[in-house]
Amino acid sequence: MARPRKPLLSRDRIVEAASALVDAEGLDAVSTRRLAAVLGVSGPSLYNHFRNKDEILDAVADAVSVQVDLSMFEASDPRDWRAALHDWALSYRAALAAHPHIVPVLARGPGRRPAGLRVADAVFGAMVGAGWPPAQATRIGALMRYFITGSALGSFARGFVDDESAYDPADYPHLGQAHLLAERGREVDEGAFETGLRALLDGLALQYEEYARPTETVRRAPKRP
Amino acid sequence: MARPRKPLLSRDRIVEAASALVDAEGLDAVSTRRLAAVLGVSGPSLYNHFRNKDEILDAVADAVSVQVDLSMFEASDPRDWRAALHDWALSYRAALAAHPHIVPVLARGPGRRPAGLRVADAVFGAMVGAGWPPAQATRIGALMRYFITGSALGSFARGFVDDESAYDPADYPHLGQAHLLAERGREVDEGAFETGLRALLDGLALQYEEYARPTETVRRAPKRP
DNA sequence: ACCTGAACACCGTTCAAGT
DNA sequence: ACCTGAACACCGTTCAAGT
Repeated sequence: MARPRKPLLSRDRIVEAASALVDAEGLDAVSTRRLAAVLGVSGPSLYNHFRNKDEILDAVADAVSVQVDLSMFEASDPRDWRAALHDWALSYRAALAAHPHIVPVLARGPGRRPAGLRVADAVFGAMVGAGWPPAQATRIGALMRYFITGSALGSFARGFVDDESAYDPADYPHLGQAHLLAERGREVDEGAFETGLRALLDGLALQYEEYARPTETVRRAPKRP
Repeated sequence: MARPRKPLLSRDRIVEAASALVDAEGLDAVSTRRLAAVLGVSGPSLYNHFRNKDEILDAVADAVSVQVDLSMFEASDPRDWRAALHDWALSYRAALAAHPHIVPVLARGPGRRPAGLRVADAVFGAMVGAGWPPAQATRIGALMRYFITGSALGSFARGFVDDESAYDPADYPHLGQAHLLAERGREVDEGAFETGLRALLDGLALQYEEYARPTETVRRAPKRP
């Protein structure tokens, strides 16, 4: 065939097909040859549009970051950083849950992925706008990402196996029902995420008061709304 | 050569060599052929000791979990769950930091890895012993792992690139100094981890009080977003 | 039981050749 | 510019054959 008058491929078409393949069969199922076959071309054709396979997977990951809602950070009241962080965390988690197989790529950090950077930028900007010192704002963006991607990657339940024989009670006296965890999978995951997110936000709120009232001698109890 | 009178290989020797290879050159550097070459045997020999490559990497990951200190959970005072959790988190992080390339395997959860399960068991048992309801103890084990492995995997700083051109200020108004982050890598990582760990423990302490005083009149802690 | 070489069905990537 | 087939240097894993 050689060169067609209208390109058969585009970055978008490649990313779309790769995303579908990742979602359907996982990261390992994506080889340049298989991906090319799905697109009706030969393997090397992909290299006209991406430098290598990693760049394709980065683009797939970034397409997920695009789905993360950031509108809460443009809220009128910058004081409401807690609510914004909370809503953003849920949106982030939902985006990852919809494409669990690409999470390992996302969990490594934004790298040069534009949408990933946009997310980091929005969080940092909103926290600074809310009165957090820049150094703390950086940390908050990082630690929230740690928690959210960590939870998406290694959900506690999927981490156990649905097979009682794997857990000899003599070895693990407290894990008697561990094999049941696989069953209660989603339940445990969501519970752990909720509990962790609340703890994180509660804890940050305590720290915020230290920064918001740095001159005060004695720390007051938080005021009740 | 065929079968030697004394085995050339053992699971331990294989794991040791694989660990060294992972540490020195990363996960991708480990192929069955290369690993076998390091050990002075041919590739297929490994299959006499492990069912497949994944099992080898699981064993490498488990060797890291063995390094995690759990002695703090045997402390005399079970009330001191907070201090124990804190010290354990530091020990866990240190173990991961010493072998960063294997973290992606560890972050997926304990699976059937004995040492990984021992860790989960110790945390769960200690939290129940400290008075947490079992359901909450499960969640705490999970969420702590989310945070710790998430932080080890996707350290904020390594996630950025040391190249100013990657961050056009028009696109990311708040990330003007993002390229400096790579430089300040360890600093940011450790700060984010510290801040996050403190927030997590502070937040859990608040929740603990809810459970420790369950008979208190109907007034529950205000549910926040 | 434990190692070997040969073999199978794959990989990611490069490159000259075609239009 | 964009696709092709051929080629290179690899993979993980199976298996019959050797001792």
